[in-house]
Amino acid sequence: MAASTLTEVARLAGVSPATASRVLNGSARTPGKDIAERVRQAADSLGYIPNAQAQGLAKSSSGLIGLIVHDIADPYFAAIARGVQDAAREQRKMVLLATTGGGPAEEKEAVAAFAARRADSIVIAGSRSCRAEDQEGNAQLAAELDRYCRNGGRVAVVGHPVVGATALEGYHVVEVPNQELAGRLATELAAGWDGDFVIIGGPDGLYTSDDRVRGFQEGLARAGHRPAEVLRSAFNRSGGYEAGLQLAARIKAASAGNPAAPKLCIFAVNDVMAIGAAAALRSEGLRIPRDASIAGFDDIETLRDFRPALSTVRLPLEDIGRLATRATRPRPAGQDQEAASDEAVTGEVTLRRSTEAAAV
Amino acid sequence: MAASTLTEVARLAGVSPATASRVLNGSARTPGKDIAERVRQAADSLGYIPNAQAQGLAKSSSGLIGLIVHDIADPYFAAIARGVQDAAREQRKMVLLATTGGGPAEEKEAVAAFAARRADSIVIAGSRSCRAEDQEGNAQLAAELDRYCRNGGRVAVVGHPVVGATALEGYHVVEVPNQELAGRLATELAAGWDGDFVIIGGPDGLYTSDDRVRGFQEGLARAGHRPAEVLRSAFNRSGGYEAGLQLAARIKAASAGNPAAPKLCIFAVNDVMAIGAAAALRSEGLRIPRDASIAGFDDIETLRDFRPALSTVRLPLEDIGRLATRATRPRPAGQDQEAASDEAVTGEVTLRRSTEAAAV
DNA sequence: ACGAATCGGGAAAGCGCATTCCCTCTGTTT
DNA sequence: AAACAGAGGGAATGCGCTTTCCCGATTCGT
Repeated sequence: MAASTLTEVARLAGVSPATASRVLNGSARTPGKDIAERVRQAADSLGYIPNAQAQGLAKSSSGLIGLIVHDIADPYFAAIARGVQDAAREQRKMVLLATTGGGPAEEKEAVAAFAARRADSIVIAGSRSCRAEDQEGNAQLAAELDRYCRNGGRVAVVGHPVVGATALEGYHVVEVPNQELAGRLATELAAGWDGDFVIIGGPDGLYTSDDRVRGFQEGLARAGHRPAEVLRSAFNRSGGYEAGLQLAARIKAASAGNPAAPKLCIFAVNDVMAIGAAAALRSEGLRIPRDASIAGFDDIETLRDFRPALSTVRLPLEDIGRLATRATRPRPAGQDQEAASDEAVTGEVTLRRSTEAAAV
Repeated sequence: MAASTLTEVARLAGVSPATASRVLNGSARTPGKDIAERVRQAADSLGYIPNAQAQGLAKSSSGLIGLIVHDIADPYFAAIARGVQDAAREQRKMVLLATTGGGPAEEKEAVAAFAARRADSIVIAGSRSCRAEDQEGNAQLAAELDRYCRNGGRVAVVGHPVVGATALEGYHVVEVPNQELAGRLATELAAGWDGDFVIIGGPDGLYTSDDRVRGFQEGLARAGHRPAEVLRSAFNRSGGYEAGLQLAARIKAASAGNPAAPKLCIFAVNDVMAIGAAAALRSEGLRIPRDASIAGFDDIETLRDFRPALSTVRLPLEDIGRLATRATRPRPAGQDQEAASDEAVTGEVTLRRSTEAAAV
């Protein structure tokens, strides 16, 4: 990658590199009209493009925002990514993408890579875990983030704080009220439901999943309902599918013994899992909501045309990405550090046909 | 973003920066064991992270791959992005993301930004257009790409070449056989179908859409079928929805006049549009495939659980992203330039329930 | 055993740009 | 009219790293 340099432009325009630099990037000092014009023309005719690496080196700031997701093809992350991208454009920055598959070790790698590139800020969208096997990885990730922040980097994490990260200057968390919303969902569902609830959760220790499970149970309790059984599975479509197969067998067994057996209401901790579970039930000849109700979480856009329409909790994913990105932007001096960073994320319980009790 | 520098590491280890550089990055010259160890320890204790910007400046190569998409939240692009990301990891590079909304002007901006960052290569996933209004933008984009390539950059574009781009060193196109596959789809659909076909296409001038429309018509012709009417609409879900509303009205009118009117088979040029159209039909009380057949294109993963299962053409999107990214990798010397770059992309017609003629 | 080839290390010159400092030239003040 | 600010331009330095180039110390060949 060679290209024409500022020096060449300056030479062509017959001025010093310093002057050329001043006219081509809004410096505090503004050269004279005629000279500016000459430089601009020279730059144009040479097709000059400033070398951002060199600029970054000189100014020690890269104009880069690092985004860490599990999997960019997952619509949940894709939606957040869109928000991040959008906010990045506002800040006239570019986004560097890292997909990690979910392990804290890879996330640590990604943070290090971003730090190496001197990214101005980092947004971590992947959900945190506190499984024993991730403990060491989490510690390393926390250490890496610590270092990054100490060096002036800013980071925002979506959902839960990174385990073990000490509250640092420049470390923000965009809280997502998973627990509360799951509780509300449970309450609303329990209102018109007598049968049992079953929760299809992600692996134990995944905060996002655990919060939603806990919240849902609390909601049930508030509604005077007995707690739901919890099935653990992978946090993706096939996890939902497998759990769905189990439940299908159970449902069929129950209705075989007693045709009037009370229906089951399934809560999958995210939409993608819910869809997987629904597919499993269907493949076993069961119908929703006739034979079982099902609800998800996230309200993934691509899934809204799914039938029966999925009851879920709408999360403003794009906004979440935007918020996280904005939180990393250095506050205008007078502003309180905390003030703007806590624009709360709110969700909305959205009941649709997949849990219509009327179909009982 | 300050951090410890190579010089500091060198000083701590009591060696010259040159030596430190040599041990910390695999150089051709390998310093002695003991010294290497000392340097490594020093680096470790200082938490040294090399400054990629400076490295890039010195080596004039950034380890960056630029990816241009219309919208990262669109599952089509998200799938390609996953492939790109994957291939980038293979090459130990990071991906810079730019979303443009589809206009060539913004794409040009993105290319310039990537060039400024000295990205080693650029993958353009957005589909090309030859609408009159885009003409100037296309020319500018082509010029920008030209310049980028002349400066040693490598670019791969998915689908169609950029209009007006002269075949340059380092310019690759990953051909997607849209036309042929659409033709095959048409042929297979026409085999069991007597009624009319209608195509829901994207805006006129969008190559991806036009190719699929043209191919489909050719396929119909080959099957001895009369050509399909073409409805133009936006290249997204709501475009499909709107066209779907029109068609719903038409279908209802036809069956009102003649209850035994032959069914319509709708081909939407991509899955997302097809889903939109299906939603529109459903909202008008029509059922698929009872009242109309519908087929899409792409076989978006997230949409596979949609019911009725959508007939479509499976495209290996992730592979396409991977292929495009690999195509930009400089060939090992002995290799023919063309040899590997033409690993053909193939798709597969996938008939599912949404076009089941048996339901007639 | 002596010059030649090599090995391991350091000094220094950039890579392309921003920026500080200095200088000259103008326009202004008393 | 002398002194002085200030504007506009250039020389030079440094950002952090890679990479020649150079040099003393080994090892090798015959």
